[in-house]
Amino acid sequence: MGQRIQGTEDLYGGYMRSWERMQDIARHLFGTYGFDRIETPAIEQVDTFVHGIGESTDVVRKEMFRVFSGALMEDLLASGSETGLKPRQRMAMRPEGTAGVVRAAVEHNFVPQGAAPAKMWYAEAMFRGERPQKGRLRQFHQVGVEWLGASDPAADAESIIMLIQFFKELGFDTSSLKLMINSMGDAECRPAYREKVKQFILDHADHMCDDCIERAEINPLRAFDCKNESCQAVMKDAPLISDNLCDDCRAHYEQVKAYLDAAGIAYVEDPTLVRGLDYYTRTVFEVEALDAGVGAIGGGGRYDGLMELEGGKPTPGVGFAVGFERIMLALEAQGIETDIAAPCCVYVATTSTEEAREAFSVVLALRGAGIRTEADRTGRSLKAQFKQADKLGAKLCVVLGPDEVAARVATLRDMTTHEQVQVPADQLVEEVRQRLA
RNA sequence: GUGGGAGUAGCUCAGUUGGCAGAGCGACGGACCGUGGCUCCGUAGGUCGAGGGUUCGAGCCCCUUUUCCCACCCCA
Repeated sequence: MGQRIQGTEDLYGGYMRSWERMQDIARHLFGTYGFDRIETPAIEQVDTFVHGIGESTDVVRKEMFRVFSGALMEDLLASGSETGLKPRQRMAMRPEGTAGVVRAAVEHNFVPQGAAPAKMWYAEAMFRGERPQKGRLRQFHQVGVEWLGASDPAADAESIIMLIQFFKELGFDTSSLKLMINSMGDAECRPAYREKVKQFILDHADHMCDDCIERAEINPLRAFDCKNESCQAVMKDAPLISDNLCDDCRAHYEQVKAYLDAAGIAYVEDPTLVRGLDYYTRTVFEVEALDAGVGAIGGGGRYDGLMELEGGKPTPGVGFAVGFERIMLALEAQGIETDIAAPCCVYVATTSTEEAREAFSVVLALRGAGIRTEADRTGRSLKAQFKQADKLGAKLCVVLGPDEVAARVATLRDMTTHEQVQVPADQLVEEVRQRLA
């Protein structure tokens, strides 16, 4: 028997309906904010991710699934090196959504000079080659938005407000969510700050763990996240980005906060909040579900340099992504049902095979009217059919027996009230429609 | 990639020192033969994750492998 790959999942039943529901909420909510859906390929050139996400990030260095055709793989194994490969032959499964959307925006020139911003959302599977864990899969699902061409701090604020509203509509009590924000600076001020932190770590190297000393070279800001107690103690006194922002970044950040205050959005400023992807500039934010134990359930920020990194014209951008599986875990931790039941249906029951043809056309007529209708196709007794109807959550049950067929009526039973009425056959569909409304 | 725990019926799990494969729930059927949920009774359902080894005999011991869970790393 074939086996599922570790860290992947089959989506079906109530869980699948949850994923569809999340997409429905996204489509409706993001739609009111002017976003349209986009779908980009699951595989892209490695360079698309390397340029955008950053060569030094773990996501690119260790977690990308590389893709090769069978023929190419044979060549690779024979030559033992991929140095001769053309860029188009170096492919990877997308580990996140932003790089691909921005690549598409460059390719199709979504934001021509002077044009209105491009606003897109997506709901797709992402792939990362890491060991599965709670709230962490190798193929997982994200809903995200990308807003390209808007530099105004209002865009940052609107994105955050939309994100919080999204969580509300999914069923979260907002008091159980923690929104953290920070500014990471830009090309103007971040390099100098980064250097400062690096120097700080090296100055205190004797009290820092090996990982952090390595981080100093690759991504010093990550040292703020280290769980080692000694490192945390040292990093408490490290220089903060909030004290090192250039004037423009500071002004931008202040305005974002002012907009959030005006909208009544509660947030916590965390000057050590650093996102793991290199493309972020200025505003970054993250949402955590308290007591869920799954880490961040959503996060994002501004990425004003990304379009250029992907080969486009300088174009500001802001966006976020949320993780479907983690959100489900967080909702469950709050006691919210994520196994969504199938919609109520009408069940058509018959007492004997004599009425089968009559019942068959009734079923088709109900479905023709757009009503979810079920009927027994396994030859069960009437009693068993009712049992089945009950289990399916049917609101109504149509009974067709010899009496009904002879009298050209149908018996209609309301499964909740037990009320039972006879309805003329030609009025059945209309009657059912009204009772379901 | 590193470390720990687990995998037995559809689900949750028992299974003694190595000696006939179990329970609860669920499913299905009946009591009520044209009416569901409650109750009672009954029936079916198993490559014991997979492969190999030790043994007269393995769910149990040994090896390999795979998946899941948890932690590290990192992140949604």
